[in-house]
Formats: sequence, structure tokens, C-alpha cells
Amino acid sequence: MGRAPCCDKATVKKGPWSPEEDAMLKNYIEEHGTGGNWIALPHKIGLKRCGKSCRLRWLNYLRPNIKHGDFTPEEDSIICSLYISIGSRWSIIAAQLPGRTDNDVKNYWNTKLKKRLLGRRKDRQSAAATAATSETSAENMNDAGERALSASAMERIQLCMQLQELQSPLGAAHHNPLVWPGTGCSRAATLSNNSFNSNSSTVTVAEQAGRSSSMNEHLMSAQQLDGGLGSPSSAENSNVISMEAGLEELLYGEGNGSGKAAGAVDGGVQQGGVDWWSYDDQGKSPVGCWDFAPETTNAVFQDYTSVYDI
DNA sequence: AAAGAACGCAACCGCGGTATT
DNA sequence: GAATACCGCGGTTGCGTTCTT
Repeated sequence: MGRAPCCDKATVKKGPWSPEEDAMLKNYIEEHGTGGNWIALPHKIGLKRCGKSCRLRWLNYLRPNIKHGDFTPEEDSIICSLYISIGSRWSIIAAQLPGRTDNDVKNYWNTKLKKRLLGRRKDRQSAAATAATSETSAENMNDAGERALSASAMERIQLCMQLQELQSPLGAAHHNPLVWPGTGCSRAATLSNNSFNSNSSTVTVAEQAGRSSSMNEHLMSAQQLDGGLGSPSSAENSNVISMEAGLEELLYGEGNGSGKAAGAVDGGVQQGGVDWWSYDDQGKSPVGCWDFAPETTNAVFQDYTSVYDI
């Protein structure tokens, strides 16, 4: 039959960890490792904690080389672009940020980045001369969307709409394969139309969202990661650069007026002196994406492609 | 200075997938 | 193959801290 019970929920301690508990867990793992069994770990150490709690504490706080607070502009950009493309897959996003945990990234997004980005949209709408129509659109989108779309999907649509506004008055991002890949046309527009005129839709927003989750949401990220494996065309490069510039503008101000080093430079996007999307001299081959081991990139990408059958 | 509101973060909860018996 | 436990993840909550009035 099955295994032994996980832990006695009546006797395990909950709540904040004490320095003594931290020290016990840290010392034990540094000396013996996790042993591949988190459930058994607290018993071995003598901690009155659930194994899941120990695992969480170790991964999010005690593990070496953990970074806390002070996300850099480069990290902001990575989080935003990946969130737009793959949604709230925090573990995958965090994997692109050395030293960051999924919990950290999730908290940072929920408490800061989301407000910063989506707040800007509110500002734009309220300032617009055609406030009535734009607010109606947004409200309809919210009302309809909340019924059928996840909050995550709604946020991503809003972010994409912001990018469209920034990048081209004609909505170039609609045709940006990095934003809405695979369809050759505007997914954002499709979703929006269904949100606005959903009465007679044969394909519901929910279905679209479901398809988005299963098929398309990941693709920009996959292509970004794939950039480390192949050679994007110059058109793709310019799409990437254009999108990054848009994100920079969303994050740090209109017209690139912020103090942050934003904007595209030849052959890459330079941010605070760090190219996180850099290409070689000819701008053909990507190099040094995100400053972590290529094998890690490939592993993440391969995991992802295998899961989503890219 | 005090009270309430807002914020930020650590930790918990529940679920789905995987491994084990 | 079925039953059960383990693992990892995303969503949510609780609480301490900071800000605003």
C-alpha cells in the first residue's frame, strides 16, 4: 500500500520560524543534505515542523545565495515580459532570475510591479479625452473578462494593450509574434472582441483563455529561451527590442525620461549596463542571455517544451 | 501623538502530477 | 492497476511595519 503518514498535523508547529529552528534546519541540511525526503527531515532534526514547511523555509529563505529585496530594472523587465508571455508560472520566471525564489517574484509582482504597470493604464485612461469610450471598453473588458478570464489573463491582456499603445498607433504588437505567437494575427484583438461582443461568440473567451493557457501563453518565453539555441531573424530581433523598449517605458516612464538606462541599442537592449537580451556584433546570434548557464536555460526550455508540446 | 489604512512579506493551504507500495 | 504518500507549484492569508490623516 501507500507510504507512512506525512506528519501529525495536531502536533506540528505553525507560524514564523525562530532563529533556533532556522539554525537547526540550516545546519542539518548543510551537513547532511535533504536526503531526498522532506517529510522525514523534521523528525531527523527534531523539529516540530511539517516537512513541507521545512522545504519552503529552506528554499525561500535559508538556501545559500538567496537574494531578497531590491529587484533590479533588468529583473523587472524579465518578470514583466515573461509574465505577459507565460502568465503566473512563477517557478519558471524565477528560474530566469538567479537567487530569486518563486515566492519572492510572486510577491514582488503582486505588491509592486502589477500596481506600477496596471496603474499606468488607469492613468492613461483617465487622462484621455475620449474617456467615455475608453473607460467603457475597459469596464466592459473587466466585467466580461472577470466572468470568463482569470485575473492573470486579464492583466496580461491589459499589459499587451499598453504595449500596443506604446509601440504603434496601428497596434503593431497585435502582429508581434513574440506577444501573440502562432496565430499570425491578433490574439489580443480576438480576445478583446470576444470580451466586448460576447453575446454570439461561438468561441468563448473562456475557451480562448483555455487555449491560450495550453498552447500559446508560453510561446514568447519559449522563443526567448529558444533564442539561446537558435538564431532569430533580424525582424524578430527588432520585435524583441521593440517590446523591451515598450516594457521599459511602461515600467519607468513615458518617453524614456527616467533615470534608468532604457532603450534599444544596436545589437541588444542595454539596461543599466547589462545586456540581458544581447546579440553579437551582427545582431544575429544571441549571446549571454540573463547571465546564467546555458545548460540551465536549455533545461528549463526543454522542460517547458516537453510539457507544452511546442 | 494616535488611529486607521495600506503595504510587504513570510508562511500556509489546496491542488495536480508523480512516485512508491 | 489501485491506493496512497510525496513533491512542487500557485493562490491566499495573517501579521508586522510603514504611511496617511
